[in-house]
Amino acid sequence: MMELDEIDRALIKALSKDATQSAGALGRKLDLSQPATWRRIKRLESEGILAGRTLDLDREKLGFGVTVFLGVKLATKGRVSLDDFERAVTAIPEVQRVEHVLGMYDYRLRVTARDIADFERVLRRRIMTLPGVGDVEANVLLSEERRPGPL
Amino acid sequence: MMELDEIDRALIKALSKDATQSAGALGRKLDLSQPATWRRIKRLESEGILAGRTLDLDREKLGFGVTVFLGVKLATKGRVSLDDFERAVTAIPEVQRVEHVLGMYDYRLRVTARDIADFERVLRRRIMTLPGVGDVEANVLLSEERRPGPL
DNA sequence: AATGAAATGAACTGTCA
DNA sequence: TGACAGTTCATTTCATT
Repeated sequence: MMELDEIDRALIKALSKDATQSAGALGRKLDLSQPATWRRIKRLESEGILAGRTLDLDREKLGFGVTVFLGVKLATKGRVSLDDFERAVTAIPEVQRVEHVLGMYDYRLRVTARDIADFERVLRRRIMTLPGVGDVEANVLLSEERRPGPL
Repeated sequence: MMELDEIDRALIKALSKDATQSAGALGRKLDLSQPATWRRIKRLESEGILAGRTLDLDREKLGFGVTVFLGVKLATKGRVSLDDFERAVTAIPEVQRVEHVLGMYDYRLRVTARDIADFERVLRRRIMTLPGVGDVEANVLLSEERRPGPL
């Protein structure tokens, strides 16, 4: 029901490089007709393997030049505490990503701000006032690279 | 030269929710003709604000159910050490993201593996043998949520 | 300078064999 | 799966504001 053949894998690999390619262009690379390629894409989407396409924004050009990763330790960790924290943190617009993790921290947040002064405002007024927050650790992003990942 | 008006912002916001929408569909939401919408998208792309579209893969359905974040401290931090480390780490297929950061760690890596046993193999054979690696700290991903971010 | 209308070509999407 | 056909979309041209 969810077995992938060689062609599916090549399709995903090609789409990972450029998600805007048409079914026809992909088909030419894979020696497949356009409808056949299109049907494979639709099948992978309906199976949930292809979960969609995300817009890549250059946040620096939009005036958000500072990205900071925050490791957050909660002071209290009951179920209610986790729910409360998650509900409050997802309401902060500057929080781009909320990762619930196991290890030295309970949550890892990706926060974007216009500059360091703006980040300090977010940290003091928004993050440190979240319910149940204990220790917070920060890492400022210098540069990042995305890789296609295994397959 | 790179000023955005209300319509541009609404366009980016709408595309952030679903990056697969056509220019016609977007135009109907924004009360704009299809060519006008299309031209705005192209302009935002040529200015680099819209940097592309990334495929969202359900890695769990692809058999990669384990995601771990690694904080890496380098033992030596000269320019050559950073270059060597980055070159070696980007060659590991299981490494999905390499973030160069300032703070408690020098690098943060997002690593994906089939299971915990597979992750241990990657950690021992690939990560711990990277040039210049000092301390390594791990956080296992339980769940994550992406947010559109400010604008 | 940016828009909308119209026109063209390419891509998508369903049907049939 | 491929071939076909109808529909929608992307892209250019042009006249208008």
